[in-house]
This record gives sequence, structure tokens and C-alpha cells, in this order.
Amino acid sequence: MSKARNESASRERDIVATAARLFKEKGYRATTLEDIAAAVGMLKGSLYYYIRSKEELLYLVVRDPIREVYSELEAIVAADLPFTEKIARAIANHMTVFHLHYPHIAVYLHDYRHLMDKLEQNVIETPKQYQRLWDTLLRQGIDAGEIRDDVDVTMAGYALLGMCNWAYRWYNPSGRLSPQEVADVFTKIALQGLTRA
Amino acid sequence: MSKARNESASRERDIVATAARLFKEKGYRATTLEDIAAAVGMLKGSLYYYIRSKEELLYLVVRDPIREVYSELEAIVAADLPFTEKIARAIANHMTVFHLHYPHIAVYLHDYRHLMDKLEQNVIETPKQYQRLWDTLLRQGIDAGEIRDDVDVTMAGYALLGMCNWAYRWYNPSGRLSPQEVADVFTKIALQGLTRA
Amino acid sequence: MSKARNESASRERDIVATAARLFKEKGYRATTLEDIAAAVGMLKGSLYYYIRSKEELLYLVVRDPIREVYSELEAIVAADLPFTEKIARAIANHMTVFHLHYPHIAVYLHDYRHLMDKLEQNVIETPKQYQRLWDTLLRQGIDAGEIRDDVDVTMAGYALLGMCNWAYRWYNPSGRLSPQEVADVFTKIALQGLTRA
Amino acid sequence: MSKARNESASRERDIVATAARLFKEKGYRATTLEDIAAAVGMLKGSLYYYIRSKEELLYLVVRDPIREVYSELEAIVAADLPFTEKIARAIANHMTVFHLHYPHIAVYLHDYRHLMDKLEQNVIETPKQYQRLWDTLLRQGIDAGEIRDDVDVTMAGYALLGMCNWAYRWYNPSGRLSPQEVADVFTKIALQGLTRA
DNA sequence: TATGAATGAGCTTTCATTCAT
DNA sequence: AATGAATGAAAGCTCATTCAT
Repeated sequence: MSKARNESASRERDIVATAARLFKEKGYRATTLEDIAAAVGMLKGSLYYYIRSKEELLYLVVRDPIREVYSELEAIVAADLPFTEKIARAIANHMTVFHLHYPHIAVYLHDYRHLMDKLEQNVIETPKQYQRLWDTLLRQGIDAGEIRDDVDVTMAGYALLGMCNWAYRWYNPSGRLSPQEVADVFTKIALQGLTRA
Repeated sequence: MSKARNESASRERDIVATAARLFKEKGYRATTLEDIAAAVGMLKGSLYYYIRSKEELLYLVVRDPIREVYSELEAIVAADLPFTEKIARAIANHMTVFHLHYPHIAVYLHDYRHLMDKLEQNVIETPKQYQRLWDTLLRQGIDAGEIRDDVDVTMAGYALLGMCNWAYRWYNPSGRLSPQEVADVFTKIALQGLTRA
Repeated sequence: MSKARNESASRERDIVATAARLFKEKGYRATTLEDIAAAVGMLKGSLYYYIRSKEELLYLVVRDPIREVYSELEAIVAADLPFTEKIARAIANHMTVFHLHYPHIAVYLHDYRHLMDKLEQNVIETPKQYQRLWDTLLRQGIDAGEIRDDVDVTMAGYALLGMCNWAYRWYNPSGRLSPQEVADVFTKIALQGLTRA
Repeated sequence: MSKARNESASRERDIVATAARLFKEKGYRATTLEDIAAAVGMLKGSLYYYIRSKEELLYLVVRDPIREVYSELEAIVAADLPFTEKIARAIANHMTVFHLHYPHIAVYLHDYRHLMDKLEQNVIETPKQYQRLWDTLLRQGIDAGEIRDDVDVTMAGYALLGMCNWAYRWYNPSGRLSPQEVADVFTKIALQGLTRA
């Protein structure tokens, strides 16, 4: 019984993981439930034993990882640390979550449009809110006098977020560099820029 | 006759522009030909007088702007200029093309998957090739000793490209800052970083 | 053992009664086996321990009540009683069975289409046969010179049957009037009509 | 052009009429769009050129006939006529609409459950409202002292309505008796009853 | 040029039914 | 006696595409 329950739960995890992978590869709309069912070894009708709808499956794919990045970043912003340390941790957090939940995060960033309803109705963090946290972080840096005040904060936020988010298009979890190494490069560029000291 | 041909050409431009806008707003797959036809004031069947297929329409939406960014960047990389100047121009070029052809570029960056066949079959620049140009540019900076050699070039390329490309998600052509102003912020961050000098 | 058998039998009665209620509320086709299973507190697969198919369940819902109305009416028609008394009893029988087996009878009258196969194959009374009994009854009244001969018998049969059967749409077993009281009103109208004597 | 428009409109009428016939024969849920499409000579997908959904098709099947019976009965109830004449006309109206729009009315009476949403949202008369008109009519008869006061008005209403509505189950538009002849029988029974004067 | 009508493949979803445990 | 898991057929609906006019 306990075994059966575990099997069922693992089957569901399998479905969600497979969906994440396929959504990432082909996009949410282009992936059919038949694709997913075939990949986990069942018929499309059988999926409905585990999920309520394709949209809900999308939601299951992204829910936990989103909560994770978001709450971690929240903690970092609220922490009592020097600004440069916070930025380093924020970037590292971002890349680490990418690494741990790669296809899920990629799906979230690419197919957010199909998610907004579900997210809002479940009071989950939307991309917009994540961005606001970055803005807050940058503003702390300015207030502390640690970062230049000759750049537009909003644009700086877009710059950092773009640098980090774009990883959904190239990141490879089994790649050459660890997430921390990638984060280190990004942090260096973000703080000191490319030019030699 | 010539007038008729002009009208026809302008009708086609209208269709392509409208498609760009709608693809940007709702995504390629979620936009139906009926949506586009309705927006230009005709019936969906009539579109086929101007286009061969939906996929071709997508191609028409992105073809020219892509050629533009790509060839401009090519010229910049090949030019005989100091590295920092080249970077500044590359970023400015990027943002300017965004500004001039906003929805088109956004469609290119978001729905590239549906384009790859068409692109390759037309020997058009793919995202990968554009990225290679940036890599070349960065390598020139290293060779010239102008940029730090303690960062991974590939990662630095991803960082800059991400910073610039991500604009497809937030850029507003009628926004507060001109493309050149945005480019200036990005260039500053890319070269000197966020910390005070 | 006997206890187990009783429990099993009572479980089956529960299923049939629940099915009757749900079929009545939402219609045969709109009611799923899952609805029924949930209402009796089991899973849909488990129902098949008690029934062979959904169609058989429908049959079980209506079988006994139908037999009851039908055989009662048969007895009334065959009895040696004055016509007016027979009509009164026929109507009272009808309303009483409605009262005792409300949702079952309602299902029979509404979803007869899905039943015909099962009924005929079990030599059970169909709506048509019940109607023939009423026709016989009316013909007895004409032959006895007790009812007017200026009305078409068939139509008169439809009129009475309609009056009685339509109750499946409005009757409420826990309503204000008893089945006998309803039958009295109907009998009065059927025999004397609405106008004042 | 005018010809084309007529053809399109007639095609739609054909679809609605065919749907009415099939819904009547097999019920709303048991009738598939493929059935309807095949009967009018097209593919199921093509139906959507004419209708928005199956539910809307059901609505189109019943809308006009319902309005007709209802507004006619309204006029009769409001008219300045003796009660017996009103009853006669109300019954004749009912049977005439049955005759003119047979399968449509039958569908309305049988599959009302699938219609309630659409009806309420379009402020169309529901079965309940039709019944209220009959109640009003009967009350007028009582107030005028023309009908017996020893019968429950509500039950009398159900009796008459049942007599008339049940026709949806047996009426045959090409049958032996005209709708007026049927109405005459029903009126006689309703007013004088079955017993000889 | 453009329309109106139809196609047909493919999609998500539902559900009665089966069966090993 | 009942469960959990899966099946598979069929449903309603969408939409790019075609084509005679």
C-alpha cells in the first residue's frame, strides 16, 4: 500500500518532469499531451488520472521552482549584508535554481503567458514581482552609496535580470561550468565590468 | 497598374506589420490567421493571396530586421576601432534595431523555434551566428589587452547578449529613454560595472 | 456469511437508489459512474463488482417500479368495477407509484430511450404497453356507455396519460399534497372537467 | 451575391432543422455533431462555420418556437374573452405550435436542462414562466366564477400542462388529426371531463 | 483581389470499462 | 470487496489551408 502510493506519486513526478522537458524543448503549445504520454509510456487519456488539464500540468511544472527562487531572493534582499555580497548571492541563487530545476525554470520564463491566470489565481509570484525584488536590491546599493548613481536604476535592473534570465536559452545543467562559477563571472561583470582594473 | 502594384505591396506590408504586432502580443502559435486577417480588415482566406503559409508570414516578419542587426554588427566587428568603442557601438546597434523594428525582433527572439527551418533553408543568420559575432568581438578585446582575462569569454558573451536580448521582454519603443540612452547605461555597466569608480 | 450477503445486497440497493437519484437530477448520460461511486463512497471501478454495465444499472433502477405500476393497472382494468371507479383507481395507482418510487419512475419516463433494448430483451413492459392498458380502460367506459362517445379514444388516452405522466417533472414526494389528494384532483378533472357543474 | 447570401442562410436553416430532428430522435447528448454534419452533407468541422458551439445550436433550435408559444399565450391571457374561450385558444395555440415546430418544441421540452443557462442568459422564457401563465389563466377562471373552486389551482395547472406537453412524446405532425382537432378533444376533456353530460 | 464555404488533420478532454492486486 | 491504474474510443472544437467564384 505504501509502496503503491509511492509508485503513484513517482508516476506523477515522472509526468511533471517529462512535461517540463518537452515543454522546454518544443514549447507549451507545440507539445501535445500525446507527446508527453508517449514519453512516460502511457496513452494520452491516462494522463488525466494524474492531472486535471494541460494548463494545470504547466502550473505543476513551474510552481515549486518559482517559489524557491523567489523566497530565496526575498531572504537575500532582507538580509543584513553588504550590497556587493547581496548581489553576489542573488546572482548565485538565480543560477543555482536554474541548475537544479532547469527545464522547469526555462518553461516558466518562456511560456509565462499561458501561466498568468493560474499563477494569479494561486497567488504565486509572477515575473513582475521577481523583478521588483531586484529593483529593491539595487536601490539599497544606491542608498548605501555603494553603486554608481549615474545609471538609471530601472535599466540597471533590466540589465542584471536579462543577463541572468537569458540563461534559460543557453544554460546546460551538465555543462562545463558549475552554477557558482557562472554566477562568479556574472557577478564580476555586474560589479566591476569587463575592463581591466 | 503601377498604382495597383503599390497598393498591393502596401497591403502586404500591412499584413506583415500586423502579424508582427499580434505574434509579439500573443505568440506565433496562439495567433490565428483569422486574428491577423480581422486586424487588417479581410477574411482569412484572402491572406493567401499575399502569403504562401503562416510559417512564411513569420519569416517575412523577421527577415529584414535580422539582416540589419547582423550586417551592422559584422561591420562593427570588422571596423578598425578601439575595443570599448566597438562594444559601445555593438550595444547601440542592438538597441537601435530593437527600437526601429520592435515587434519583429521580439518575435524573432521568442518564436525562433518555428523559424529555424525557414531560416536555414534561406541561409539567413540564426541566433547562434549572431552570438558568434559577439564572441569574436570579445576575443578582440582580450587580444588587445583591453578587457580582463579572468573571465570566461563564452560566459561574458552570454552576459552581454542576455542583457541586450532580454529587452525583447520589456522594451517599449515609445518609452522614456531613447535607444541610445539605454545603450549608454548598458555599455557603462558592461565596461565598468555597477560599483563606484 | 448471511450477514455478508446482506451487506452486499444492501450495498447494491444503495447503488441503485443513488443512481436513481442522480439519473433523475442530471439525466442518464450526464451522470457518470464516478458521480455515482462518489455518492455511495467508493471508486468507480468498484461499481463493477455489483453491476455489469451502466446500462444495466439503469435497468435495475426502473425494473421493479415499472412492474408494479403495470401489474396494478392490469388488475384494475380486469376488475369488475364501475368505469368511474376504475379510472379513479388507475389514476391513484399511478400517483402512488410515483410517490413510492419517485426518482426511479422519473428516470424511466425521461430516459426510456436508453432502456428500450434492455426492456425488450427482458420482456418488460414498455411505455407503449402501459398506454395500451389505458386505451383498453377507456374503451370499456365507452362500451359501458359511461363516457362520451364524441371524443377520440386515442386522444383521450393521451390526455389522461399526459396529465399523469407529466408529474415526473413537477412531483415532489415530500410535497404539500398526498398522492391520493393529487389523484383526486386529476380524477375530478378527468371525469367532470373544470367547469362548474 | 444576394443569391450566395440566401444559400448561406438556407444552409444554416438546414443545419438547425436537421439538428432539431436528430436531437428529437436521439436526445441532445446522444446526438453528435458528426451525426448532424453527415445528415446535412458536410464534415463536423465545417459546422463551425455556421455555429459557435453545440450548445448554441441547441439554443438556435428552440429559440423562435419558444418565443412564439409564449407570446401567443400571453396575448390570450391578456385578451378580453370569456374564460372557456381563452382555455380553448390556449390549448389550440399550444397544439398549433407543436404542429408547426414539432421537433424543436420536443427538444425544448426534453432537453431543457442543457438549455437553462443559455435561456437565462438570453432572457428567454423558461418552462417555469410558461407554467405561470397557465396558472394566471386558471385563476381568472376562478375569479370569474366559471370554474369549480373545489380543485387545487396548481394541480389543475399541472393537469392541463401535462395533457398538452406530453404531446411531445406522441405527436405526429403528419398524423390523422389536425392540431385544431386534437385541441378540441383536449378542450372538451379539460372543461367538461370524460363523463357524459 | 477578395470572399465564402468547406476541408481534414489534430487537439484536449471525457468516460465506461477492464483487470491485477 | 474494493482499489488504483490504465485503456481506448469517441466527443467537441480549432485552425491552416484550399478553391470556385
